[in-house]
Amino acid sequence: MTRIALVEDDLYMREELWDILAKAGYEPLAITDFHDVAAQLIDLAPAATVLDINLPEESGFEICKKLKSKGVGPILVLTSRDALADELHALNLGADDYLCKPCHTDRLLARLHNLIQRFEGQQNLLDGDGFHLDPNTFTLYAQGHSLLLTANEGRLLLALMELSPKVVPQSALCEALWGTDEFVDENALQVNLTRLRKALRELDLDSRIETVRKEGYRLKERPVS
Amino acid sequence: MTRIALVEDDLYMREELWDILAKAGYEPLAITDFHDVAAQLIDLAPAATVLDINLPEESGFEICKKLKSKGVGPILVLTSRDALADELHALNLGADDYLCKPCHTDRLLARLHNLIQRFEGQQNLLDGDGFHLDPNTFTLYAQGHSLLLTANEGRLLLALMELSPKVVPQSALCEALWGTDEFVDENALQVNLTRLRKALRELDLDSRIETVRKEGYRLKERPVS
DNA sequence: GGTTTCCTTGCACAAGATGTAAGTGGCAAT
DNA sequence: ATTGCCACTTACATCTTGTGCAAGGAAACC
Repeated sequence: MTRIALVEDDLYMREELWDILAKAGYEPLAITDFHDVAAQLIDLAPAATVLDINLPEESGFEICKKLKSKGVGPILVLTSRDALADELHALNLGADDYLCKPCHTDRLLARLHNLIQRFEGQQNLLDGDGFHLDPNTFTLYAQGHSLLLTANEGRLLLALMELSPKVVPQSALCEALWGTDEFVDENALQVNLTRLRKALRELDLDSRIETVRKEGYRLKERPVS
Repeated sequence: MTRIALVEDDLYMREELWDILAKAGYEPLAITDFHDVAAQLIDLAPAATVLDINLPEESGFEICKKLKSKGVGPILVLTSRDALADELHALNLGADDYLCKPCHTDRLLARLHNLIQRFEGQQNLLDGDGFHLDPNTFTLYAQGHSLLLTANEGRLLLALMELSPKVVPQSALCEALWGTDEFVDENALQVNLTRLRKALRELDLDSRIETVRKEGYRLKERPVS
């Protein structure tokens, strides 16, 4: 059965949504603890998530952004405010669709169904803000092209993406490559970084990796261009 | 420059949209001949299509459906009627998003941008009825998993997909593998087929390849389950 | 059962990925 | 400017993986 995660703090609204989804043949999974929602959703791995913006602990925007870099399924953002600004903000953060509540049941279901359909086949791609990476095969997608990374290149990029846009220390990268930060060969890491950069250059993405002297490397956010 | 196709018969509206897109840095491509719009769009291969529903020759719904079976990029449906029925209909036909005009410029642009973003990672995936194949890197997606095929495995599967569900003769497969059907080594082909089947088995897809004795091989359609 | 056609397995060779080592370039503090 | 440190690049040896070949086994058709 297709599982849909429900992130909504208002009890009444949540139960109504739950009913709607259940009647439509889905398996609704309601979040009730609004601490670290992102981690819970990653665990649940739902086919789609219905996400409210007004939440007690953390803004839905924050959650949305976190999820998108973790490769958790499509997100439908729900809000009571009919504000264009909210909609734009949500879409910019990678939300896949946006609806204002109260909304028509059929519309919600149609949008959800559509989202899930579209997401099949792209299921495990991580969003890297301007490119996508399959964390399993290390296939890289950008600008309509695709390209295979080697295992080392992929592991490096993955480690950078996980903390992006923060600086990732060499030790963490070594761990990503060889599973340990002991006996690290500084040079071997640099060689692998050079190779990753060369690969990224083919898709004009190499400028996204920045060296922070004495500290590590970081994957910058996409320039606003 | 990112090209956006524009399918809108009202001259005034069309020019306004054209301006909006151009100012936003896109390259708008306006359709002016509403005969066989689908074929024109396939030729243009835009990054996205803005499609009006009310068209002189053919309903936008029809066009939408045609396009979706050809794998042409994301479609944003535009209509002047604020009818829920239209929206549901469009989404069911595979439209990727829906807006009512007149709509706010920023909203249109945000939705478009979002669509294109999302489609980037999925752009060159071929639909194999139950799985997806990246014809460039030979990454195979099915059931939420992904898997790398080797060059030979990929070329074979691609050749099978192109003619599916018809039988593909050995000579055609040899050509796909080695660029010529002369000097074919029957056995080498069989070895490669064995290897492809073994790879497909990991995703429960191996039963889709059928041997047709004395004729060739064929990729069957997905069983109705 | 015999024959044909297709499938599988092991092996050798070639191509690609990875670590090592040596040499180059650039930044910063004095 | 000079010096020293840190980061980058390149070439090469080693190892892993993909590929074709050959031989033997299994299945279909008569």
